Amino acid sequence: MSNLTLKDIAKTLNLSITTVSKALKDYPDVSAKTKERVKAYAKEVNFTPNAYAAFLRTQESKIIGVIIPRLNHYFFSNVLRGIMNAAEEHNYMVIVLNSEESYELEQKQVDRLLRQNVDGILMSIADSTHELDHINKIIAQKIPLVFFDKYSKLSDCSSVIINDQKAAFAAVEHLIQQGKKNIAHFRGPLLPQNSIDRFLGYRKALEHYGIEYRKEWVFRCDDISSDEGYAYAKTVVENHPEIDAVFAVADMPAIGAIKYFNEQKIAIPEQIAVMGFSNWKIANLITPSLSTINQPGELMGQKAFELFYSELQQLKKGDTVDRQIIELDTDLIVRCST
Amino acid sequence: MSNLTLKDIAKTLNLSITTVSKALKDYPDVSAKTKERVKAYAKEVNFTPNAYAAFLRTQESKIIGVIIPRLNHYFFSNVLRGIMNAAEEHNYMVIVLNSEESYELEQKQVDRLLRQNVDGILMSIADSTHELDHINKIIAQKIPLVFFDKYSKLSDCSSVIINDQKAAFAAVEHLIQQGKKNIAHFRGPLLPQNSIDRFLGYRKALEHYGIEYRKEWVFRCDDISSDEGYAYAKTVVENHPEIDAVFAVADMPAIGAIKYFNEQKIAIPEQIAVMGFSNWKIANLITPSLSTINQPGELMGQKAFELFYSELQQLKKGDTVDRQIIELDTDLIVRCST
DNA sequence: CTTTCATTCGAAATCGTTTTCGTATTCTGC
DNA sequence: GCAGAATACGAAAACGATTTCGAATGAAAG
Repeated sequence: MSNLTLKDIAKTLNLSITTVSKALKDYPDVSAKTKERVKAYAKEVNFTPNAYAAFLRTQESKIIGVIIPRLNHYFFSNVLRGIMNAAEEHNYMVIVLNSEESYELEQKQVDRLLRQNVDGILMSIADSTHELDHINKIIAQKIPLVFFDKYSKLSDCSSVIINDQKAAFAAVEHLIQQGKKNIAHFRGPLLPQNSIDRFLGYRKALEHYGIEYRKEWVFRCDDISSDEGYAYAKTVVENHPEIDAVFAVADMPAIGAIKYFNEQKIAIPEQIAVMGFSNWKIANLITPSLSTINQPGELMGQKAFELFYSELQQLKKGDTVDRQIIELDTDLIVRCST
Repeated sequence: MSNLTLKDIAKTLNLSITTVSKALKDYPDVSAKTKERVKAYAKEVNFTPNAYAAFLRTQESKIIGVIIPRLNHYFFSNVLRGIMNAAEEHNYMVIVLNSEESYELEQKQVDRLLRQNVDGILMSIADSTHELDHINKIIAQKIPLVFFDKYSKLSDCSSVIINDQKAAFAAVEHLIQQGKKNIAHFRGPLLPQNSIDRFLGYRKALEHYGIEYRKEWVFRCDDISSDEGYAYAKTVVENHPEIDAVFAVADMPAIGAIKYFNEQKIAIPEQIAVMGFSNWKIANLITPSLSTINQPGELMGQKAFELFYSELQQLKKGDTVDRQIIELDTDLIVRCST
């Protein structure tokens, strides 16, 4: 019934283990007749080779590891979905690990994956990651590594990213074109490149349209949470009434802000416009619906897997791997909040 | 540097492979001095035993499989988080697979996990699953199986669930206590037990409070999506103006309904109250915030892992496994939509 | 009828760990 | 000084698949 081995098959068919193994893998030195017989029987008893025994010889685990900073974020769970579907097509399993945006945990998870002998690692760097020893360990072991969304400028790995600066520029440009001039920015934490780039895109857009940058209108959301957005919206209303638009680093803070403005019966977008980033499902469900930048999560996951897979093929052939950076397109989604 | 083996350590320390292995696992027949020496060196060179070779002997993969119907749903990603954190504490890895609510895919994923020799399987049954051959295959192989959230009444496995009927009763009761008498139900698909139980809870509450059940006020959301909620809200307004409350099978349809009511400037909860189920993050972010039933996702995941783990220990001891059903408490969360 | 070569198969080593069962050494008590 | 028991270590056989290399058979060629 379950878990039978090459030996069992060999015995019932009066063949050697070797021949059975070769027949199943279409080696040329097995007669067509024998192959037929073996394959038919293997199918009948539903034989599946033991993955662990196979690994010991081939050193291929057919497993990849994925490290995600926040599992219950819509965007990342979409990326994961893309990865998993692509992996399935190539008969790969996916071990998922959580870094919770913590550098220490991220290091630990990398170690666990290396110990598990995964064939590759796909990851999005935690916000708090400030050193790259663990990354270099992966590279040193010659294991394909692909970043998605949050990458590191300091190590040249394959990555699937968006152009955060350009997207942020488009978002702020849109606000300006709506006639807004006093635009605040709810920025993200200091470290991750995305957060920096979105901030830079904000500044560039202001500069490009000759609007003065005022650093007291930039508020930092370290957790990228709705609570922070809510709190800063209050600050904006109470201390900076001249502000007529908010560009948030992500949808969550934007939604928190909208919640506060709604409560205060402040008209969106007439009195104050709100712009998010990421296009979570929720963005289209709140009232008013949130204008935002669409970030293609599933596609990002799929591309990330494909980059891994191509690196692996190159490694197997002994070629030098060429690391690619894929930049996916984003879209400006205009809804009712702007 | 990387991937060194017991043999390597044995050689440099002038010991046998056996002794090194035993020293690392604290066997009693190794002297304290030798243990010290081996452990110190192993630590120095950062030795980690090869998981695959170990499996071949012990038949323990230290991996569990998790099958989730919808990965990018807030509730399930929370469960997954709970599972992963618990797994980590026991040094287990988690392979995650997606059934996309499809019976066929679910069967396939079970096969893949069995082939991978996982030590256990945690799953939430897909909405469309109508037969249990694949479930029985798992049981036949004596692999611990734990259901969470969506389980099957037909096979007696360990499960972590909530009392959907009771929770739904409480939700509808709350609506009635708010003075609502004409309560519609946006129910879920026909098959999964949750959907049935929530519907039954709705009926029981009506009955208990002497309110007539009207089957034309029950609308079926097969995808449990906001779009369905939006569409049915329209139907309610246009064809059943007497309805003064909606109890939805989940937060998403409820939120879709709220979106429509907001657009039509229908006062919530005065004209029509809306009640969700699950307490997604988003429930507290929309305006008006959604009253709902809190479903403890992370705790559910944690408990599910613990059930698996205790089953495994029983199996290893050769005991007969006693399958438990853990029923977690839910809370009625009253917000502004009721 | 021998030689050569292609075809088909199997024995055995290997991957790295675990664990059983010995063996060699030291230590105890008499 | 010696039987008997601890104590400390190793040889070797697993686990199940892969793969190298060699052997056997039969067919083609001379």
